[in-house]
Amino acid sequence: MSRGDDRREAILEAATELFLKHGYEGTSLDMVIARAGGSRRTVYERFGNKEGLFAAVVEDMLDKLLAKLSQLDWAEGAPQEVLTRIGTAFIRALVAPRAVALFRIVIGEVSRFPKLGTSMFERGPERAYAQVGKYISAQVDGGTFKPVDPDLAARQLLEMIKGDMHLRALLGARRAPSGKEIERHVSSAVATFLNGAAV
Amino acid sequence: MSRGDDRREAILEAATELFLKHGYEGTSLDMVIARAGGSRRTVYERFGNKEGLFAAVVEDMLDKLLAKLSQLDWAEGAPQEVLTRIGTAFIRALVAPRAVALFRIVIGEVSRFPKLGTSMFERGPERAYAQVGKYISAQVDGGTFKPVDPDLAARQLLEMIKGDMHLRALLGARRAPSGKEIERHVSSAVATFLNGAAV
DNA sequence: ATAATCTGGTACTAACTAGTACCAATGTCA
DNA sequence: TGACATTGGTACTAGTTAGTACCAGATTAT
Repeated sequence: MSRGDDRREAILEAATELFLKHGYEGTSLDMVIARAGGSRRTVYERFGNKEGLFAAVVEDMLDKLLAKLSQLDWAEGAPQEVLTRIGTAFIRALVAPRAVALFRIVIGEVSRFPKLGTSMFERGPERAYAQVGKYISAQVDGGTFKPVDPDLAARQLLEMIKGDMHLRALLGARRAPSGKEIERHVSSAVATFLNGAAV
Repeated sequence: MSRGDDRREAILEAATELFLKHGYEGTSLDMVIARAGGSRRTVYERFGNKEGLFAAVVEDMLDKLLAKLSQLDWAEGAPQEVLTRIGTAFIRALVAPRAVALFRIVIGEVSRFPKLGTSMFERGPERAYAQVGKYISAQVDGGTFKPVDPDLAARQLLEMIKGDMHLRALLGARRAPSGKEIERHVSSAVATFLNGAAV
């Protein structure tokens, strides 16, 4: 039970780094094997073929990237604080170098792997929308916010927070933003939002 | 002067369709030649090599996509009307199938062609931000808007308008939105924005 | 220790690729 | 019409790729 899992893990890790760096077509199984050690046979036994290996890599990375987002504190502080905290984590997760690299590859390979694209959206941004929507809904019920459409409001807020940072990062049109830049940016978006939504 | 240009045009058109459909690596010069007619020699004489052909295709598509955006009416109507009109054109241009396909390829090939990514951002979204910023700045000067930071406000507005539609489209996580959906979406974003920015 | 299973390494197949070379045919221009 | 440049088609080179086959050696369990 240990030998196989070790090999699987090593292959997955090597493939992850290589796919992130060179893309799907740019990564050959020879490269994966050279990095992970082992032989072609093991790869094909564990993952079926190259597509299977790629799908496994994406799934694995998604899990790891999203793990951080699921343990956020939604209770502590006023809405302004909570939304800033959540928003900061959201944008940080989106522009993290590994996340950007993953987005690039998945977007570039959407026509070959349509499911990976929808899966990525639903497990990432879509979930964030839903959670923020729930929070806003509670604020509306509690009378802290005007009676806005929670889902729409959540999307508008998060998109303002995301700003052009994500697209910029995807297109490589900028160096990674600093922590302070992110903070200022998020605060400003939350302020604009609360200006319209808070009672 | 005519024979050569004809061949160039035919090759460019064939290459455009094929790159959009199969991506950079997925398109071979044999496919381009089979579609355009002619011979390898002509391709190499006109475009140097495969990279040159790809760069030419992207430049050409960018020009054509952006041509529509540059002829908008910024004078007619109240801010609410103007911003809705501009915003609608903006989002329509972003989610148009050919634009989405182009974004996908460029994003997927950013590491191979870094310049194409930045060029795409600067000639597309960045220009829209600047133009809307100028408009907002004029409104601030005229007293129609509160004294907001025009550039920041423009970005927030356009990002709200863009919403999740672009990322969704890039990830193939949705069918193309209908005209009415877009209209409703843009109006709502403009309303939220004016709620915070208008005097 | 011995039998059964799994793995590493390598060799191989069949197919595809970008780019070069070359000649006959076609079109252009004087 | 005749000189000249351009183009089509094809063949070729050198390299790469995913996937298969196979055997000796390592690992595990009995």
